[in-house]
Amino acid sequence: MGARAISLDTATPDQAEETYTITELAGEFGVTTRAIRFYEDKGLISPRRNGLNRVYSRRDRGRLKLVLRGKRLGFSLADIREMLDLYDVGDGQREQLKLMLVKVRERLSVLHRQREDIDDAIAELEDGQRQIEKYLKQKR
Amino acid sequence: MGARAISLDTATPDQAEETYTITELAGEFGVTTRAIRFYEDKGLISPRRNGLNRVYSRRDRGRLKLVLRGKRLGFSLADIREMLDLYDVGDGQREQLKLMLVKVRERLSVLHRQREDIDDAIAELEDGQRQIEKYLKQKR
DNA sequence: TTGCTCCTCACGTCACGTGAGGTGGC
DNA sequence: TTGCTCCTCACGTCACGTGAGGTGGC
Repeated sequence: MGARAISLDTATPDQAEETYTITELAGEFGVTTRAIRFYEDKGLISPRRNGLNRVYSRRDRGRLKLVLRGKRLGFSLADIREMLDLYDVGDGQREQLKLMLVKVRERLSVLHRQREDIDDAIAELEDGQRQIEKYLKQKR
Repeated sequence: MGARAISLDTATPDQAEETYTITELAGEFGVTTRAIRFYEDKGLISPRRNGLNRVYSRRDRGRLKLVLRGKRLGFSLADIREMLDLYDVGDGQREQLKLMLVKVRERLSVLHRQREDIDDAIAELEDGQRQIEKYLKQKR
């Protein structure tokens, strides 16, 4: 459920912000806690601490979501970090968006190439499959 | 050109077998010598030695070719090693071929899945690309 | 005391890349 | 002596997996 904030370091008596534990996030997004800690190690997420324990805010959760989306699209964690950083600034954004456009296009060209390689591999493997089947049927 | 065989350890005075240096093979197949040594470390190729230097036979060259083909198809070096080993026996081949068929089918299903993932990623990235372009055009 | 959740090292995996430092034979 | 080819460690990379060993609070 809700985590308890240390009143000493939050001067504002606002509504308690919604927080998550590492296990909750791991469960929600289907990744291991080890992976989430690894992203932190790489500077992608920086949750607050309650003693040793990590406390994730909505913003941290959003960043994690973006990290996983970036990974699905095949970006390296270094790329993702760069893009998250420029996502944050919101200033001088035009240049940053142009850089992002470059990255997106690079990724697209890699993906198109990979698609061709996979199609070639599939064709070769299906051919091999047919040959093995034929050989197994014929022999003995 | 041709390497010199040590006459002491080849009892047969046959035609000198054709051999290759590691650099020749690396050049021919477009891989690094480090990679070829790595495959040896993993037990995929076992060239003879002339002192410290590696001497590759036609058979070694053939195995390297199969290794690289396996890699192109996306098999792990462990898989490739297994398949090379059964390629060698030639006996009890029927069962071995069945195992190979299983591996090929597994690989095919992985590849089909990867194809879908890549198609999804391409669609998502192209969409993102359009949005960034639109935003860049419109703003200022 | 037991059980659960969370933590910090730190080594292992996979397929090499990349020096560092050295040898043999033209 | 210089240059070239080949060699052996051995650490680095990338994205984590997998123990080992320990803590806090119900």
